[in-house]
Amino acid sequence: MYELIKTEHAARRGRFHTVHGTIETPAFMNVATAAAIKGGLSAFDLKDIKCQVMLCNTYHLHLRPGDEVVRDMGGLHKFTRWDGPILTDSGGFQVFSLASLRKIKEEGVTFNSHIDGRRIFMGPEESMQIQANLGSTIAMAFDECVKNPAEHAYAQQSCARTVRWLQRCKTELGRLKDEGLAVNPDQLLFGINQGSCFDDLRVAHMKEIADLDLDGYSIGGLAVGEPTEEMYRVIEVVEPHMPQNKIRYLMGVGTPGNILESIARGVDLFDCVMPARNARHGHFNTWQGIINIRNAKYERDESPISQECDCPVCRNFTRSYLRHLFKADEILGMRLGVMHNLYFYNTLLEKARAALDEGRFESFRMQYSALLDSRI
RNA sequence: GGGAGUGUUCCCGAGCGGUCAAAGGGGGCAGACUGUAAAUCUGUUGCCGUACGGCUACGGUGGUUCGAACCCACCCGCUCCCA
Repeated sequence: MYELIKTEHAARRGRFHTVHGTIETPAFMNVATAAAIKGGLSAFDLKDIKCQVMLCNTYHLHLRPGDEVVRDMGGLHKFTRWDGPILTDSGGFQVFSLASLRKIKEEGVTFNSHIDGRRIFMGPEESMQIQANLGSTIAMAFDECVKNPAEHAYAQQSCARTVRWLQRCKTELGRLKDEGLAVNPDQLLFGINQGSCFDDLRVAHMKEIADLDLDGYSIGGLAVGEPTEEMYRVIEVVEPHMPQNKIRYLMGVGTPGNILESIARGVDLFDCVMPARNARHGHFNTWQGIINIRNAKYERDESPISQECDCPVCRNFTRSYLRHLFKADEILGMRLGVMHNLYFYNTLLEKARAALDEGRFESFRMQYSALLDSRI
């Protein structure tokens, strides 16, 4: 259940209550695609980096180890030892990103496994069955993330199908819960807005799915190559049609600046692979902008990654040491980098919440939006 | 003592008369990454100049040739084999 506490213009400060705990929003979800944060963080580490929600992926876990294995092991919470909220993505994005050899039909999508190449079929029912087996706190609807740029006619027909798929997701998850087949009997379902960059499709689609009275609503299909300004415009167009009393999730976004700008436009929830991936590649967030720890200038730098950061990494290690770990290909470098970047993101959202609480989010946004995305 | 090899740009290593500032790795330097097929991918790496180009380079010194990293002679250094 979403509780709206306070607003500042379009920006919202809220709480999302779930059986696995309350999420203070706006919030950032830490991506653990295959039930592990890449770079070597476990559920125990997540406590140290202020993580509120973990995100796992239906498609990946279906392939490996298999959702039935996870179910038999007691669900994702027991499996990973993370007891907080978990959101599972539906596999819709993989249909989009694993572009080769896919076939989209009314029933669902057939595509090839990226692991062994075998044909996989996934439709709304399959996605719900898998997510019910995983036992996540929140299941995402099975959608099609249309590639960018898209033809209006194609996006329109895709939207119509995504609505039908959403209805089927709702029906199927209801059935699974009613029949006691869901590991988490309180599993929630979020719908996903699509419509590419076409305002009319975005609005019409949002209105249609809002009627289904789901537990939350996402904006999908953004940050897939369109200009950032275009992304912001689409959010502004859709936002007025999103239910006020439901949580809003912008899927796959983004940079610190993207997040602050999207909060200002009414978004509550985010997830992105960037902080972890950038960290694995030696790009670290600081309160002055982004640094590439591999750069020669850090060879003898005694300062922490970010001066104002109090994460376990910044409290203990120098840039010089981190640079060495990266140059020497020590996995510790990645682990520490990922810890820092995720702590940074979780702290960024924490600061944003504090700013909202105190009615100074606008100045907070102005101070950091461009700065944090800049490169040093 | 006799014989057979070998010496290339930061390193390893290709090259066997012109199209060679020299393949390919590694290393170095820098860049990309937005619901993760991603510990991945890209660029660059003799000096000077924006560029045309110029200069210095393939152990050393001479030589053959219009032209040499490549051919010849000697010298130096390594490696291996036989005594």
